[in-house]
Amino acid sequence: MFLRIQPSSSDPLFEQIVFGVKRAVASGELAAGERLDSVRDLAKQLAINPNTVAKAYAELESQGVIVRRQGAGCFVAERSSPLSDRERNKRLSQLVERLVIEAFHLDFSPPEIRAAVLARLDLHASDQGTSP
Amino acid sequence: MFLRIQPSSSDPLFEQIVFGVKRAVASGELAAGERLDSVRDLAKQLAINPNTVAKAYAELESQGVIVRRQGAGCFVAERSSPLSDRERNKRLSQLVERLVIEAFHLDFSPPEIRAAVLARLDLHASDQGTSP
Amino acid sequence: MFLRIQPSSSDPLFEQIVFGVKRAVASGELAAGERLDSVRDLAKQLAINPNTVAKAYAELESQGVIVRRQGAGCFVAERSSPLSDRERNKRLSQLVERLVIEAFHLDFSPPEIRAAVLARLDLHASDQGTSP
Amino acid sequence: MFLRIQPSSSDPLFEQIVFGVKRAVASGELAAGERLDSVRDLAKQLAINPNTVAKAYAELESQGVIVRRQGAGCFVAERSSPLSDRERNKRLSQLVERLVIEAFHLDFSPPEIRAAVLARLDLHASDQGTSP
DNA sequence: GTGGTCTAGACCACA
DNA sequence: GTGGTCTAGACCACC
Repeated sequence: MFLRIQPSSSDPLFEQIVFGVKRAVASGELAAGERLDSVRDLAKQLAINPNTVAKAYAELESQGVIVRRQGAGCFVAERSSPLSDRERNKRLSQLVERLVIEAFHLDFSPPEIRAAVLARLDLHASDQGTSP
Repeated sequence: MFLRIQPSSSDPLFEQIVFGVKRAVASGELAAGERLDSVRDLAKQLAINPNTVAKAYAELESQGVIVRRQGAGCFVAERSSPLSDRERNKRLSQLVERLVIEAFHLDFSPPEIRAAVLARLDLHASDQGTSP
Repeated sequence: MFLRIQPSSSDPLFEQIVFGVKRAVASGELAAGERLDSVRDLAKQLAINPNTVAKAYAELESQGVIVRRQGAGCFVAERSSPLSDRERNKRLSQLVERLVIEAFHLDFSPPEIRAAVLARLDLHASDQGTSP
Repeated sequence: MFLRIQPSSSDPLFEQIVFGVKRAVASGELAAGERLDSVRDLAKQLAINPNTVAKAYAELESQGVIVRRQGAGCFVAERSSPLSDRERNKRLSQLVERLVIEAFHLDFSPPEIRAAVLARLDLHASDQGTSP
């Protein structure tokens, strides 16, 4: 399992693990049903405390990203979001809001923000509607 | 100055203030040069400790969003990020990456994500996806 | 970690700590990746309130000098200013301007100022002035 | 008297005035014996409180930059530093130390720092001794 | 153990 | 009046 932890980051270790796994799942690197490294193994690989890995896995389970099967280990869940559409849309709005506002304060224009998102999504920006 | 704080949120109070001010500045609700509520006033309005507001304002100043002047008050700064283009692009990428991955785990498809972003930016998608 | 604080100085305690750490890093006394004294330890050593040390460390992190990691401690960051060249040059100019003007009012001549700077940088002036 | 005050700066107004006058004196714009604008006039020009200008002038007088003559106004002093050589050298060292350390954290190399100082002093850098 | 947040209250400096 | 510093002490989150 490919997970890079940056000790130079001030993000908590367990959050880096959570996000790393979510990224791997989103990119297809980890497929649904696939088994994750055991808590013990991953802790050894990353040279960190097993409790930290366990906390990350617990968080991933509570988010519906992985499922734990007693004695068998942790597996990537089939579908992740157990939330209502209302809650999902609310969270998406918050994520977008956060992106837009922080990008504004980095002096990026709306078209630049749009371009960055489309590039990441492997879609193509049309130049129409580039008003602001 | 309109700011709503949720004491129940897991987000620290001072971060809620920081983000609230950044949102107000990004939306134009607070214009460059405009004066913010004083530390004491805002603390009174929100029914929290003045030190917490002061911490939020200090953070906003270190991010270049406002300037604080002893005896005068706090004012919205003129916009212009002091960061290098390399750093700005790096941070934008991280923001986009975060959005895309979290949205994926909320079971949103790339077109849905794109639509949500474009809607927030008041731009129009050439190939309209499901709107949030 | 060697840090001397002058409670009698008009400089705030937390700024003295900030500058002391920056000096230690610049001199190589503290190497990149090295761990700083904990907030509580340093506060005990200096006989000041832990909050004051915490404030200094927060300032150092916002300046990119150190990183703070919950539960782990504070570490000297890898060097690399995130600022644009324009901003870096602007700040350098201001620092030099300040030096030159203050030194002038201390009745030092330009050659004397030059000599003092070169001596500090361990370089040698081609046309040696009066050394400080 | 040419003094530009930046309300966008977080430096106290009175310090901006102090530094502005010292800069004007250092550059020769204000010659020794020359009369400064009255407290009242300068306050009107800058559209600030006379108390603030008075505080700046008091600071300049205590530093030996200007002298007040009762009823006649304030004049640029003949020579500024009433300090002992020991104190003068100590202060110069501190100024240089500050420059070098802050410049280091802006990722400037010693030769770059030297070049910036020499350029400001209208001296010429020889390329010998450019080791670090 | 580490750092992080928040409160409460005193006192100082600037305009 | 404004913001800035410092103290004291409680409680939480991370490792």
